[in-house]
Amino acid sequence: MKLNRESEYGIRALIFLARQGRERVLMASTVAQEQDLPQGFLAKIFQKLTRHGVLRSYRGKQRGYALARPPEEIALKEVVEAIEGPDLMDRCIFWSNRCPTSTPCLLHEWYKEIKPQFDQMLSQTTLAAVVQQEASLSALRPAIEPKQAG
Amino acid sequence: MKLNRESEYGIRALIFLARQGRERVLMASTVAQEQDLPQGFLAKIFQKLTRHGVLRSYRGKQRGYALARPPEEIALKEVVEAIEGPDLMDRCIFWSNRCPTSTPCLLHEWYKEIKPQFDQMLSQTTLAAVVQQEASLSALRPAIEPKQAG
DNA sequence: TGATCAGTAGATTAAAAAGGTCCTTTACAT
DNA sequence: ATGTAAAGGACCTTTTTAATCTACTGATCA
Repeated sequence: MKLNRESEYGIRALIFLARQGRERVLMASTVAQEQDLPQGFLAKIFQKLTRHGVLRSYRGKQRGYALARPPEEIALKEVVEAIEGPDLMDRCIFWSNRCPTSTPCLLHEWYKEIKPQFDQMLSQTTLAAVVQQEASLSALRPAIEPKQAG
Repeated sequence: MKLNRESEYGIRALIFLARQGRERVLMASTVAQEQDLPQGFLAKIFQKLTRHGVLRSYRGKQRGYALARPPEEIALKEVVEAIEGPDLMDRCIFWSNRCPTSTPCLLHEWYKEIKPQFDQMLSQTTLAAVVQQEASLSALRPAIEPKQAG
């Protein structure tokens, strides 16, 4: 279940986009600059998100990306599955990708009990909720520390 | 929360030792051979487990390792914390080791809700339970496939 | 119509963890 | 004392993850 940095960057970028208002179209390079993310890398992430219908891309004059739907309708699960791959939930929490159902890992039986909790959390939490949570958090945090990694 | 291969090997080896009966003293190299694990690497793991009181080491003629206590009294949590470090439970499930409480990750708030489930599972599951589970599993599995990784 | 600029996509490289070995020292029963 | 494996640290190798590069596509506008 462990997520990689792409998911972190992706969520950060989506939060940023959500804050701009749903309609606002921004170039990947702009978001990268504002959020201090590697721009080529972010471009890749945006491509995945676009392919999976989380973002919408635009070409031509008013080019860039915008949220495909309002953040209240985008579940976190969608986002992370778009980035990490559709088999994310099949990965065991204990030994990420070495746990096929045919030859399950030693703790698979116990993972099965916890898994639904995860699924539910990721399905029910929307991007809007993360935005809100993030806002209340940065309100408390001292202003000295600049942009912070997860 | 993701565990590394040391934990896998460690648990496999402990299962093996538990099956031999609690008192039986076996050398690391023997266990490595029997369970098809890299022996130098396993030696390292055994050292950690010994330091944390899961195994007991013996020197002299009857040398090697044995379980320090009966498997019914060894919680999985003890084992994995011995191997992965005492901060295991502090690691976020989402972004393993980059989530200090001072600057929590974007999903930390949601992890906090799930965390107790984990703790409970690892605390309550004993080595004996894993042995039993593993036994019932291998009884079902076709005999063709030999020693299987997690 | 062709110059431009960012999105699309895959290949490639670089950096960082993880996995595993080796070698030297220590402890202990004989 | 001696021999043996445990103990522990330094080191090397492999794998995974992160990030860059290069070439291509499509929409605008001079």
